[in-house]
Amino acid sequence: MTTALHWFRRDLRVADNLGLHAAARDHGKVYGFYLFEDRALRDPAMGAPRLAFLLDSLDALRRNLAERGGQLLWSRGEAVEELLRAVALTGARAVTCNFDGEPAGHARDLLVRRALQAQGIPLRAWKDDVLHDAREVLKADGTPYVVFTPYAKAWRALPKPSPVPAPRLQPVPPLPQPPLPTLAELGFRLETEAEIPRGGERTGRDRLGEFLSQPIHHYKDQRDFPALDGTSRLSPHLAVGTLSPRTVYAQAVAAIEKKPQHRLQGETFITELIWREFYRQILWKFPHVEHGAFKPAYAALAWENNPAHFEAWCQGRTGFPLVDAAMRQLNRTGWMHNRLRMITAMFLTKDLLIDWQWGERYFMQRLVDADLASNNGGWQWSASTGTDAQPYFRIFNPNRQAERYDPEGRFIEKYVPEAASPSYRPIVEHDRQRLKALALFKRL
DNA sequence: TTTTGAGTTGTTCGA
DNA sequence: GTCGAACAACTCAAA
Repeated sequence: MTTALHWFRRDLRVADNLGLHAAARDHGKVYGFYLFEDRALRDPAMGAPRLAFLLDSLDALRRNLAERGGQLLWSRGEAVEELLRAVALTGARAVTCNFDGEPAGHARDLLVRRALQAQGIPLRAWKDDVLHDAREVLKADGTPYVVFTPYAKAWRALPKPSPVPAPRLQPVPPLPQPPLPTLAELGFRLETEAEIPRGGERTGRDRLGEFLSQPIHHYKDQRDFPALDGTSRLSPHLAVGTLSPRTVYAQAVAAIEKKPQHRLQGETFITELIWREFYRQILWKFPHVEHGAFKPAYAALAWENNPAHFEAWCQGRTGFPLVDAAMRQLNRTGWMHNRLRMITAMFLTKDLLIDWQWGERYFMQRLVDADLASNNGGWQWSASTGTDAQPYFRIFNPNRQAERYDPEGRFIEKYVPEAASPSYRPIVEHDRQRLKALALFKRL
């Protein structure tokens, strides 16, 4: 029996964790390790809400590992240095992790792998955060899909990996370890009125059970109404890995099988899981999307970028009730309903004529479920800047969207009680802005 | 190589 | 009030 170090990144769970499972199987004794990377903490897109959710989830992981005889170690710094230190400290013979397909994460892993190898320590990575990665879902000519529907068809046709159980760990000698850092120690602070959801593997599993017990069977019909609890709300858990996509998929399929008369409702939820993997493979194969339009020609769009308008959008003071309600939901809870993400993104780009990347960064700073690939994909879709994007002339009318998806104004009332007062006025005129946006795109 | 069908989530206009 | 067409071509995927 030997000792391994499992490097947790965005897989903060014990159950159905392929890298951790393999570490326990091949080595027996496993220390967990989490690194607060200086690079990530300095990133202007980093935000307090997601860090708060992460810290809560890490603490749950720490307790979970301790109960099983393992231990979670942590440090802060730069990856190569800290991994070498952790390996020396624990006497680990191997480091395991789960594959990270974000450009910065991948570059970091290459450096760490090389440094560890020089010490004779292998870094082994598993495909864990998707059911199918970019190597598996390819067109007949071997190139990746850039259109969703055929991608989804190919994805569905593949045999699915099954969840693995939580591993049995051999006890490890405990090492001295300070308590996890607080948000303030990491240099972040939540707004006073913030209501951040609880993290942790258990919370994720409970929410999954709740969603699959009923809402999934009405998903297609109810998911577009922000006043209802019609969406899964699993995104924060999938983002930090307190839930595994294999587990979510397997249990969702089981729930659908139990009520075949509602199959279409549940399949619509599966489609959302496929979107998540679609955008991951887009980011992996086309990493330039992180810093600009999928199609380079769209970089030339002449956005107005009015800072006062951007500020009004951020604060939920545009005078468009559903847009403002949505932004206030984001600011207060760290989460925004899916349809509202489209509406607010479309409004920023097509009504305020502000660069989608401004909005993308704001969402990253504010969302508990902040995820580079999904957020970037969603924004490019709304801004019509890439393949498979929304056609540019298909512009949401925020008030028509409100009539349709918040017909009784219940959601608006919750966040924008002043919407009925005479002083509440739109900062722009939708019809006019719409024509300007059309002209902007037509000029390309 | 060529051809054909299709592409998450809408809105507006005019009959 | 309802309904179909226009919005604008373009590129992707697959046969």
